[in-house]
Amino acid sequence: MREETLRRREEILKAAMATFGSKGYHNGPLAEIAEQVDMTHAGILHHFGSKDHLLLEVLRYRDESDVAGLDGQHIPGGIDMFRHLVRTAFLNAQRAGIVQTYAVLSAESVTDDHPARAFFEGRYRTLRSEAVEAFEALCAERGVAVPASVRHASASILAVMDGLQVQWLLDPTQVDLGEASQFAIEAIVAAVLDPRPSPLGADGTGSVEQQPVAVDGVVPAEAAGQPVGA
Amino acid sequence: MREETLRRREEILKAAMATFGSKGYHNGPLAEIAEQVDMTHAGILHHFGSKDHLLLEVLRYRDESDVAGLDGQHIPGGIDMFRHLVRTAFLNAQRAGIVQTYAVLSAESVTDDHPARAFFEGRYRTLRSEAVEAFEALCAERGVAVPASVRHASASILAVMDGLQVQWLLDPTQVDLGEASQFAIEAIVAAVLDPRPSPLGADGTGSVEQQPVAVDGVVPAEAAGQPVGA
DNA sequence: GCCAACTTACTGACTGCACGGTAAGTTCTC
DNA sequence: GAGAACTTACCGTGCAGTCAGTAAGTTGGC
Repeated sequence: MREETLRRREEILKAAMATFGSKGYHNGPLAEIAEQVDMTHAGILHHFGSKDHLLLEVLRYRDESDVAGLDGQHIPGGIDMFRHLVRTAFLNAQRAGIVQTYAVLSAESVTDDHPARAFFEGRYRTLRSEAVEAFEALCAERGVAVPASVRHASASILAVMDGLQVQWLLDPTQVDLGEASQFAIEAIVAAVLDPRPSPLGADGTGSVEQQPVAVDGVVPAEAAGQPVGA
Repeated sequence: MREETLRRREEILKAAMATFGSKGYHNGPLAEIAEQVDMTHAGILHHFGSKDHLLLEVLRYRDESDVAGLDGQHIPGGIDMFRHLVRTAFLNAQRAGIVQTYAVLSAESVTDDHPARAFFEGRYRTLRSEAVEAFEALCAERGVAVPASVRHASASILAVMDGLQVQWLLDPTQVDLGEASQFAIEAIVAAVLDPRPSPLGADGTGSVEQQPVAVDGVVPAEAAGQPVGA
């Protein structure tokens, strides 16, 4: 019955994804996961030992099936990586469940002692460095020097994809996940390959601006707030 | 004692921000908030009625103090809005607590029946339309037609700020919140004001590409996974 | 200026429930 | 018959919300 067991665990992992996605990890009870696979919550603990461990297996499972989905076993490099990301964004627009799971868990993971924290830390680190490599390959191919901006660009591309997902999940009628992701990724890639002067003028830090608009005028440190976009 | 009461409630709101930020809403107990202001959790319920209500007051409070921090009472328009956003990003790099509160709560809010869902939905809607207006003003000023991309660009700018915050919270040594935000915002604004051909070639949707790299080859619908960046 | 009537700001004790984990027993499979 | 795959029953805890009581104001009448 080993084959059957594996299948059963996979069912549990999928059910867990659904529950963690719709309720978050801390607020997603084992009993709800169990119910989906016609089991008691004790049955799930029999398979996975603890809820924390189940979460980690869920994340590992996702990564595994992602890799299995790739022709080879790795994300394409160079310009194809960015094409791949755009394609993924369009694909994600039809998989709200999975997108929500990742969006919820990745943000939840920044809280104190979250069991998935190390996972997401590592995940972003890996993805960023893969993006950096893709940029480097791309620059080499075009015979241009690798600009310092590639690190910012790499983080930004992942960031914009994640951020758009949150807005899209909140209100799919107002955000086109695929198109917006494509636009932003193209804008960022273009800015790396062929930099132009800043459209904002100066350096934008405001350190020498004469008329600070907000924030700078706020005195009580903690009362400042984050005016926008945070 | 009315004055004193107001002060007390403000203390509670700040304590709640700290707790919700470090533990999330569902996982952040009233007792911990109460402790910070030397009170029992029942005392907090006396002031705010319920935990849900406290959360909404926290969010309202933040927005209020943000507006109070602005010289006038509104976010600047036109190009100044984008300068303002960049400045905010640099400022946020020194306010991890507040950043975390918003990052955690905004993502948590996409879960089922979350009490802050309507708040964030409205918040993003407002911010996006302010960004759209800023772009329109900017285009008018420069005498160029308003491109269709402004909606995508507006969502993307907010998205990249939020997404970078998550990565930065997970590992501040690897991401420079201010610089990366500035780079991405400039790239996106530039792409709106002065569009260039896509560096990715074609339309990027992959619909006509002959060699799909990943995803497309995955058969079991739910097993597909989100290859990257989700 | 004082006292009674009332309100506000709590505390402490309790209720009830949700939930993760454990232990012991049962059934099914190899 | 051994072990895997469970179930049932139970424990302990964490936590939001209720409620009665108390102490410190606040207000109004005289």
